Formats: sequence, structure tokens, C-alpha cells
Amino acid sequence: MATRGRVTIRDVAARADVSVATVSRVLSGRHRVPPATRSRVLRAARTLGYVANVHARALAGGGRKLVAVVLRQVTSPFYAQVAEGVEAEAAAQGWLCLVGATGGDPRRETEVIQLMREEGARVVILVGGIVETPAYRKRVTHYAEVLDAAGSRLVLCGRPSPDPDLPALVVEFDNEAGARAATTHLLSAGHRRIAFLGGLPGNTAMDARVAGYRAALAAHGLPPEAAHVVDCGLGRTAGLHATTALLADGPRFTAVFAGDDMVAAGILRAVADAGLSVPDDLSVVGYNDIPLAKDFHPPLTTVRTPAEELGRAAVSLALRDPRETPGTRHVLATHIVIRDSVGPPRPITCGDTHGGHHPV
Amino acid sequence: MATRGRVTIRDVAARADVSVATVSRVLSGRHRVPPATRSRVLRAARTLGYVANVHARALAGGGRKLVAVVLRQVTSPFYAQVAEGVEAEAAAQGWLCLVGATGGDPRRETEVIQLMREEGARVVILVGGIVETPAYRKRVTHYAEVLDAAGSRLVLCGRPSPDPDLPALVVEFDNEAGARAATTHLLSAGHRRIAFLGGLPGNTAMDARVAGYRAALAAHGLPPEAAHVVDCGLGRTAGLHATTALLADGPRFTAVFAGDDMVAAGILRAVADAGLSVPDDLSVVGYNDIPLAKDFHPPLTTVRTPAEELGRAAVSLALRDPRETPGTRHVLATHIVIRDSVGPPRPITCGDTHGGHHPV
DNA sequence: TTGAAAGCGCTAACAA
DNA sequence: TTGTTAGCGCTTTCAA
Repeated sequence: MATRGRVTIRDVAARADVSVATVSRVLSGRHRVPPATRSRVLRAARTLGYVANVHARALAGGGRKLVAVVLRQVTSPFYAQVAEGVEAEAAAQGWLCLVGATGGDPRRETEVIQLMREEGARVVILVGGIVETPAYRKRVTHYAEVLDAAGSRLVLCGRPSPDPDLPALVVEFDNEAGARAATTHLLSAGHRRIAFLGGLPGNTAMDARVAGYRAALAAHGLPPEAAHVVDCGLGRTAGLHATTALLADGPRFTAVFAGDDMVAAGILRAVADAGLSVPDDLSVVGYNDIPLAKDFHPPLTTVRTPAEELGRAAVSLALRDPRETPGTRHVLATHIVIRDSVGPPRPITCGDTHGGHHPV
Repeated sequence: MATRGRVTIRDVAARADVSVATVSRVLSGRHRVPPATRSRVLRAARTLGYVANVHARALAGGGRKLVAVVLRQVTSPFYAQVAEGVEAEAAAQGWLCLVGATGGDPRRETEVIQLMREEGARVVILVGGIVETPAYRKRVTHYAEVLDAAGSRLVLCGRPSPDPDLPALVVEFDNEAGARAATTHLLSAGHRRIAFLGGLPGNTAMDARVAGYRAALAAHGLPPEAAHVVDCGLGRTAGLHATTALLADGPRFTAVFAGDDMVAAGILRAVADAGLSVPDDLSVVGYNDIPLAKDFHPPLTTVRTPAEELGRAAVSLALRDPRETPGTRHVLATHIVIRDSVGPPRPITCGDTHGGHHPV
């Protein structure tokens, strides 16, 4: 080990008494080199503890196989699963995966994408629903254009493309159908007074779920006023507070459809804190089926959105020949997972005229 | 945008009608450049959508600010939090963070570390307890040496250093103290027949917890036989199966100390499936205080190990002057979070001679 | 089969 | 203040 610091290909070449070109050829494995030379080089590399410098390699070889995922936060179970799917599929195809978190801040998002471009990512995957503002459209249009100009691909996961002609792939779940199924499940159990908790007006994913919820209600012959959407946003705390407020309002609903499982976690907590029971006093349906949903109390009936598959699909689609899939939109199916948080609505306790009051 | 493909510094220089050196100077921000020239360069860069090539930059400038975290899996809440802490602290100091998952496979670990070396990581953080075999000691010694030779630093989080003189930093929780506190909490509540579920013999973290458990028992004047350690390993499923087996054995324990919160999740499920109740029939204590622990049923009493802080500490320690902290070991404190999964032991139902049989 | 040499895009002397 | 130029470590023609 000549100097402290990095061992270079030149050190290996000197040690094996060959040229750097030969070392490179042996190491790349893409050339036929006589076994004797080959093993001499390999031995030299090993004894010196040589590792190739990716930067030099990328610079000389024209980039590297790198896919980048950009998401809100890695500690959210759903996003973590998407990231795992991306990583798995990328690894399977011999690509490296870089993940960046934005915390939901558009400025940070732009920075992270800038970073990914600097790193030479050939695929950039943006994950998660957003509020589709003009600023968003402009931002994404810009990403798509610069990425495309550099020969990279942009994949939008669970968020819309501002323009179908933009060089971007869209992969998403059918949120509306999922919400419709969940609501229908509640309706089939006999519920008619169902609230939706976790609306986030403008957020494309949540809006689609709300639309599905309304559609199911309508399909069941209920008037539009039957829908009650609480725009409390996402997260456990939001669900907790919104439910507490709802309960304080008196018994109005027999079931609640949560915008996602974390909201559902908050709902369950609030119901328990109020001394009530799920599903006896209130039925609850979640969304996403995070790993711990089956450990909620009671185990949560929810809509399964195969997050890992979303990640895998994003990568495999992006890695196909661009000419096969120009600006295409891919929709992944979801299905409802029935566990124990839904029961029949509580029997009518006080006779009133329009269907009875039930707890909540 | 001259050609399709990457815009280089030369394109920007041509467009702004200056030399590449000037562009580099403007972009680095470390040199005084007249405002006029400066803005001309900036404008050119912007209109061309220029992003610097990290590879070229790293190659010419001698590396980059990169810290790498290597962990078992990112979907585990605990690891995810550690990763988030690392990312946050790295970002705060202007460093980039690369995370790699090994799935617990030593071969994969070696590969990932090789990759991080190739990427030029100047700090490599290995997270998570392991079984300290001779192979492990050899592997880590090797990592420490090659990393040190390249001027990088190795940080071991929650795992021991094979040799205090090795150029490696160790940051960990005081697992033994945490387990002692948890066990003492159970003892104070009146429990005497406490099982430990989730042992993983040889795993340094779990062994320390078991040691703390035994120590607390002994400090309370209980004989060594009072300890009952089930080496079922970690994970929800392990906890579920082990508990089911334990329950089938008949009532022998009044409390269970889970190796971590996911094991506790399994335990709670098994208890519920058996038609029993926590804490009425069995008290349960977890370890780690993952975000959803408060949503378990009942909310889980557990030992809080500030995972994010572990990550932050690893980075900030590693980024200090190496001469200040040579081969040092840092221990982070933990504390118990009391929620609702611990109650008094169930009153004796069948009079027997040695303290009574209780459910489980 | 092997080696010499020309870059890849950038930074940092060194000159002007 | 600005430009010229020599590398950084590697891959890849092109020659031998």
C-alpha cells in the first residue's frame, strides 16, 4: 500500500507488472485475458485491498446504473415499503438505488432532485400524492424536461402528470376503486351514516378516495348530503383529534372511513379513550394495510395497496425501452382486507323518524 | 442545449463567454467574482439546465461529503428511525447520506460496505446488534482497517468492537440498564414470575437485555431459576408463536418482557387470540418504543431507545476530529415509558405452595 | 494478448 | 479578475 489514502489501478498494475489497461480489462470481466495474467492481477488487487473509484469509473464509462426514489419520509411505513420495492427491483436488475426524503417540502424536493441529477440518476421516481397546484405542475414539468434532456426518465408514483405529453411515466393505485370498495363494504354491513376522516383538499390521492366514497354512497341510493368528509389531513394525531371532536358532537355516525391507516390508528385511540368500542359502537375502515394494521385493536379492516409492488413496477417500467412506454399511465389494483373493525351498525336505541341515532 | 445528453461546464462557459475556470469559481462560491460576470454565468447555467457532475467533481476535488449507514432493513421502524437520524444530522452538516440494507446477511453486508467504499463514503455506520462470532470479529476488523487506510471512519452502532484499539467508534444504548429498569418495573408491580421472550443467543444487544433482566431478578432476591428466557428470536411472528406455546403450557407466568416491540406485538396478538387480556391476565413490557407502540392494545409499556438520536450521535461523533475520539465507546441512556400493558399480577386463583399459579 | 494514450467533466494551481 | 492547463482514476480505442 504505497501511500496512505486510496489504492489506485496504477498501484495494482505495478504490483502485477502489467499495464493499467490490463487491470481494467481483468476487473471488468468483459474481455478475454489469459488465466495466468488474470490471476496475477486479481491477487495484486486483493492484497492491496483495491476498490475501484466509482467516480472515475462513471466519468470514463459514461454514467452508472442508478435509480433514485424521492419521497416524503422514510419512517412512514407505506413509503418505506415503496422504497423497499424500488430497491429490490433495482438490485435485481443490477442497478443501484438512492433514496431521498423531502419532508413534503417542495423546495427540498427540488434540491433533492437536483442532487439526484448530479449523482447521475438515470431514473428518478417521485412518490406520493400531492396537492396539484399550478406551482406543482410547473415544477414537475421542469423536472420532466431537464431529466429527459439528460436522457433520464421520470416516474410519478401516485401523483398525476401535469400533461399527458410530458416525458414521464405515471404509476398509481386506483384510489377511487379502493375507496369505493371500502365504502361498499361498510354499506353492505348495514351502515348508512358513514364519515370520511382524513380529507386533504387538493391532494390527488385523497380526493380520489373521497370521490370513491361519494360514488359508493350514491350507488347505494343515498343522497349527496349523506357524505360527511372531515378534512383533517393525514397522520395519527389528525385522526385522533378529529374523532374526539366528532364524538363530542354526539352520536351521528355508525362508521368511519379513514383516509389511511395512521389516521385509523388515531381514530381507534380516540374511540378507546372515549370508553367506546370498535366495532360495537363504531365501525372503522383504513387504507393502505400497513404491516402493523393487523395488530391494531381490533385488527383493522383496510384497503391493501401493495406498496412494494408499486416500487417494483415503477422501476421495471422505467427500465424498459422508453419507446415502448411513452408517457403511459399504469394503474395498480387494490383490494380490501377484512379483519375485525367492521360490524353491523349498533341497533337503534332511541326511536326517531329518520333511521335512528347511533353512537358517534 | 447543444447536444442531447449532459450539459457540461464547457457549455456554460461558452454561453457566458468566459472560461471554465470562471464558471467553476462562480459555482463553487468560494471565490470573489465580479457581480456582472457572476450573474452572466449563473444565467447561462440556469437557462441550460446545468448540473455539475458529481463524479467529475469528486474526482478532481478529492472525494465528497458522504456518510453511509448500513442496516438490516429499512422497513423496520427502529432502523428507519436510526436512518432518519443519520440523514438529518448529515444533512445539517452538509453531508450526503447513503443507506444500504443487508437483510442480516454477512455476505451482503460485505458487498454493501464494498459499495460504500467505492462510492467514497468517508463515514460508514454499521447499525444493529449481531452475534459476535470469530467470523464477525474478523470481518469488522477488516472493515475497520481498510476504511481507516482510506482515511474513512467506521462507526459501530449497537454492536461491539472486536478490539478496543481498532480504529472504530462505538455508539450504543445501555441495553442492560434498560432491561433492568423494565424488569424492575414489573417486579415493583408485584410480579415474580416473569418470562423473557425474544432471546437470540450470542446477539450482543439481546444478551445484554437478558443480562439486565437476570440482574434485576437477582437484585430482588429471586433465585437464578426464576429467570425464564425463551430464545425465540425477534419479530412479530416469533413473539406470536412463542407466546402461543407458552400459553398452551398452562399458567406459569404473570408477566412477559419482550425482546423488542415487534415481539411484543406478537405477544399481544397471541394473548388476545387466546381470549385473555393484557394486563389483567398477563402484563407485557416491550423494548424500543416504536412509534406505533402507543397504538397497541393496550398501549405498550416499553423502554424508549431514542433511535434517531443514536443516528445523530453516530454522525456527529464521526465528523469530529478523529484525534479527539480515538476508538471511543459512547453509551446512550434509555428510559422506560409507562403505558397500560402492566398491571398487578392476577390474584391467586388456586392455592398452591410456592406463590400461586397464575394464567400463562 | 498487451500497452500507450486520449479523454470523461471538473477543480485548483499557476500565469497573465 | 480571468484564462490556461495539469491532473483526479478509470475505460476504451488504436497500435503493436
